[in-house]
Amino acid sequence: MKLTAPKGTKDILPAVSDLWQYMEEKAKYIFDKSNYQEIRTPIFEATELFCRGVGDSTDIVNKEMYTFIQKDRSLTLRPENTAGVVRAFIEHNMHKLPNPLKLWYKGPMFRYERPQAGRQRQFHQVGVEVFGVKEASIDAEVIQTAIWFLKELGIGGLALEVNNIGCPECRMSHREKIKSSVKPRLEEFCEDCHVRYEKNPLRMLDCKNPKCKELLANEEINNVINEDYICPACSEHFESLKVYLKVLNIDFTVNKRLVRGLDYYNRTVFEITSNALGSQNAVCGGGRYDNLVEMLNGQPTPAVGWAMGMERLLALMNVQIERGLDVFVVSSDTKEALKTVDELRKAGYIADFDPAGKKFGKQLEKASKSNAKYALILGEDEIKAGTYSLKNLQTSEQQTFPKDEALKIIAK
RNA sequence: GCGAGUGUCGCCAAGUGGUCAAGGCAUCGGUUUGUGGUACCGAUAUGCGUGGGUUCAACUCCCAUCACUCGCCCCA
Repeated sequence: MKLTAPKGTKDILPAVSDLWQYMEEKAKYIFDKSNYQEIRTPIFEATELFCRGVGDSTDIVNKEMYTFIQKDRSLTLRPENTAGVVRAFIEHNMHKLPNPLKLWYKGPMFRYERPQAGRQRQFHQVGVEVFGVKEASIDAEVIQTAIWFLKELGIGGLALEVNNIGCPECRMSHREKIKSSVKPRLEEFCEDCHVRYEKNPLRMLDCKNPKCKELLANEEINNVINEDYICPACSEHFESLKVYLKVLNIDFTVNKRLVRGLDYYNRTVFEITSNALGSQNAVCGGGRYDNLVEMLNGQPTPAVGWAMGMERLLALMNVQIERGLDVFVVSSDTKEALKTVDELRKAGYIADFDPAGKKFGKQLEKASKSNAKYALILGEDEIKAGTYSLKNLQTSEQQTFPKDEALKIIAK
């Protein structure tokens, strides 16, 4: 039987690993400059964390988790990382650390779904979580960090949508209003919407079913949706976010139907989409989750964050990475070659040689194909004289130098 | 969970019932045993995802199965 990687997983092969590293280096650069610290949490957690953290009514918890029982404990491969970071925040009393606490992470996530373009069962996310600030200025900063990162990767054609879904209190009354406005024609909505009606009526607003869309376009229902239902405090928060975004010159549109599929969000939610991705067009999603820490039995702490799908970022990046050696050692004497390569590497050069000890011509061919700047020729003559001959593989010029002088030339 | 499409060498592929399964890239060897990248010559699929069936004959037709891809739902 042929062994293959499980459905929805992918090997990251050498052909793309340079790109991954490039992306990760950019992320680290930006997070360092923005005073974020990295956190690494386990790849699996107690199942209960996700049920309580992500939410019982979400698709993620209901049908997408990789859950297994080990010695009577139910464990789950993390489908997202906010719940895990919050768990660590609480467990390690991080509310006592200097405020605000700005964290970033990257790593694999797991969701049991049918794979398609821009969606895998094991995929990677990079994200941030900021704890301890309730002001909208941090929402804006967090969004700005996301946009900076995307720009730094050379990704264009993106659109930012923001919304404020209110706090638990004002959302409750909005829920009821939506339910009552939808109720007369509830029978006509799709099956999923019937479930949403009971569990999370806000989710009905972004149903993709054409019939449901049509029903929602109904004037009366539409009025309820567009009505400014959020309370004065939430409204003020939203207004100041908009001001901060304008100060930062960030373009955005307000989308009142943006609700997002994770239960923990409140107030600010946002999404960055690309028109170049196919149907899974979200590159970045995030928002505020002021109640999650408390819900998981921590000290009440406001928080905001986002996550990006790294595979999707990679699909949008248009970066060529040149890889080449500084020097390739060509020698008829494998012992000398081995020793010389070791010295060159420790002196800071990217160096290699032909371990198979092929014929001179073949070694030079290897040097050329390895995209090396120089071939360092170390034949009998050079060994005797204690010199290196350097051949510039672009210009074909070749000259013999004392060893230390040769090193200086390579460095140029 | 539902719907559609595709599976021929490491990669890209032609062949669509009848000699040896084109070609290109890559790889390896040689021309050239101390001078490469170009050029030329040569090598590389007892097999066309897998298992059945139809036929004198199957990569080509039929059935099943598996894998992958795309879409729905949902998300990053």
